[in-house]
Amino acid sequence: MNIGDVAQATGLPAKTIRYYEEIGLVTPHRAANGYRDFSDQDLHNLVFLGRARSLGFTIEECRALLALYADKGRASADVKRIAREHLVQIDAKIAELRAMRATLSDLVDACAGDDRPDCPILRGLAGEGG
Amino acid sequence: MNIGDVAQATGLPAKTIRYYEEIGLVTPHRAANGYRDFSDQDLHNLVFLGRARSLGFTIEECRALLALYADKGRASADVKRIAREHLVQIDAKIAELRAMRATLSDLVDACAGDDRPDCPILRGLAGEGG
DNA sequence: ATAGGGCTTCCAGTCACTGGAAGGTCAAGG
DNA sequence: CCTTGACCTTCCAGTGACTGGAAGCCCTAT
Repeated sequence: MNIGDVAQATGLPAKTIRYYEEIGLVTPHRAANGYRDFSDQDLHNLVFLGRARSLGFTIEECRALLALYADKGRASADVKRIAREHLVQIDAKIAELRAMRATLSDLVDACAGDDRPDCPILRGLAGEGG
Repeated sequence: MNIGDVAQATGLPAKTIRYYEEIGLVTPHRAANGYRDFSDQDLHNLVFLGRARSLGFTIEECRALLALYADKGRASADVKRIAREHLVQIDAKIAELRAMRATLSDLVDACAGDDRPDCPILRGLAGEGG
């Protein structure tokens, strides 16, 4: 398969697939004309990568997961540990965003939003000084 | 004030303050020895920037907010619009993370996490293929 | 022969910093 | 006066994960 077909099949941009090759996540063979030639295995790996990335795993986590995916003698505990650590990161991010949201929402609610200059949002950002 | 004092007072790293000068968010004067010399106004702006950044506003949003902060004839509606747009972004991000969290959490719950290779997490990432 | 689409590589840019090297400045201590 | 150490300066490079674009080769159809 050429890169365009793989991009179509996986939903990943061709640019991204080339990037994944560059950093060693996939290693497609080359045809005589220099074109990348992706095997079914490469395709599976790219689908896997796409899903892992869409769940927010970092590239390095993806690399580790892919190695476990390829290792038929793996312990599922190793996979679960990575996933659980990532869950903790997600929860932290959600908590951070909710805190931002709460503060900002209060400020927005307090602001008249008219043509006058008085603005609780700006006062809040300045630290109640003006 | 020297940059170290300002860093102390604002909680921003000196590197970040220099970066903010480079991109034109603050314009401290220079002392005879070449050191940056921050006014109270600069300090206020940096506090403002620190808070706006901590609420997740982008640098360009911060630039716009800072301009409104400086403009005593502003309309609070302009501030409110920026803040509301940012709230929408935050909500989108939270929704995205919650979706990730839900999917990943299900996979983690389904995984035994023992020394055997069978792993619902990997199966899920591969698309139920193995 | 030419037009088009797809493929290749390489370089640069994104965002908001962050780290580090090389060197100037200043106050205190000997 | 000299040194030490903390501070300051600039400049360059790297982060993560791509993304855009230029220049040029390959293949098929007309």
